[in-house]
Amino acid sequence: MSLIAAPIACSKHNHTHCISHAMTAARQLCSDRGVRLTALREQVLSLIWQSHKPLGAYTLMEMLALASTRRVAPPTVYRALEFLLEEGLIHRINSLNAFIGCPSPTQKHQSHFLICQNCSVAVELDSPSLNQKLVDCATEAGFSLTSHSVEINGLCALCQATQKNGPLDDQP
Amino acid sequence: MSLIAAPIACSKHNHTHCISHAMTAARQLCSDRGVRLTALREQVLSLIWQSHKPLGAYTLMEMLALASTRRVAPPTVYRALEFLLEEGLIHRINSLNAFIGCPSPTQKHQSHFLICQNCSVAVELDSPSLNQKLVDCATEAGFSLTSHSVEINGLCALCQATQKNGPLDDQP
DNA sequence: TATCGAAAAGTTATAGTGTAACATAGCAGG
DNA sequence: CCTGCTATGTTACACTATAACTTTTCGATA
Repeated sequence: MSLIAAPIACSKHNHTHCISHAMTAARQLCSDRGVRLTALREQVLSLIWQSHKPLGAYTLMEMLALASTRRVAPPTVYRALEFLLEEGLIHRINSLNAFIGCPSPTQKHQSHFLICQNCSVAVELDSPSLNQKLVDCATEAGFSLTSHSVEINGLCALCQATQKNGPLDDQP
Repeated sequence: MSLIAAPIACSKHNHTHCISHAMTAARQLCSDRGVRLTALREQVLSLIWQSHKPLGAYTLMEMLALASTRRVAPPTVYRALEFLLEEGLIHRINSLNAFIGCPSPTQKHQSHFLICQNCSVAVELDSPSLNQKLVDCATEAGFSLTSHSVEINGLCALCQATQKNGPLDDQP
């Protein structure tokens, strides 16, 4: 058993709290900024927050279709995603073509993630020293920096503990 | 004018050297490993090395089609790319769905890039301290690490110097 | 409150990226 | 030369994303 404190996303936790916190924060943030968190956008955001696993646009589309009776076309979900991305409420995981909720949308930051290859959980990093390192690397090469993404693949603490055939779907 | 030494890729340079060096290294490496750098694979690699800008699979497909008379289907280029990726001769830039030659394929490493938003040049980073930082971040979160990618977007030194309407195609 | 304009969502079609599955060709070792 | 494996050709299709246009919704204002 590891003594390292695993991120919440990788632990058994009351995920209802994650969702409600995210939705409350989102409503507040949009209100403050004077942008509209419409029913659709809110629905997409809450669907993304159903787990700590990145979801693809087409998966979200299916979930939307199931929730409502009418069919849902790609632009519908992509526009909602575009809005949520712009407001920093979600991030895009490039290596997965997938989207995940941002736990701290009020502070502007880049997309830095740890991704578990077994259970798919993605944990957002918030490391000032990593950020600084990236800035330094850019500066050393004479680059001005506008954005960056870090995607680290591995096994989360839980999946390491249960090794091979671990809980692929046991955690949110 | 910047006093920082810009990477070769961002400077005027004799790109023939880059290509020949890369191709020689690739042949040597494949020979050493007992894997086959077939004509097609070599052609794809050399096409990728025509510039320091990442190329998409379909762009490569068109280039292949132009070079030979027969038509070229997606699996042809994707299989060559898969081989080159496995051997570490190229890297994939996830945020661009594109591929770029690796300047140091003999040493195993991850995909870390600076990407110029103006001229598209991608410069590979080789920073032990950045690597260490990423390992540390993973460890702190209880993750075991198997791979990682870093993609930094910004402006290369040359494009900063020439600002807005800089040389979009002036450099290899 | 009726209307009007802008923003959002619906709709249709299509572009761009990537892979599955099977057939053929080419090369290495017996 | 055969035989088996690796590589490539071929067809079809799955997945991801966007363009372009229409309709709806919402809120500000007359």
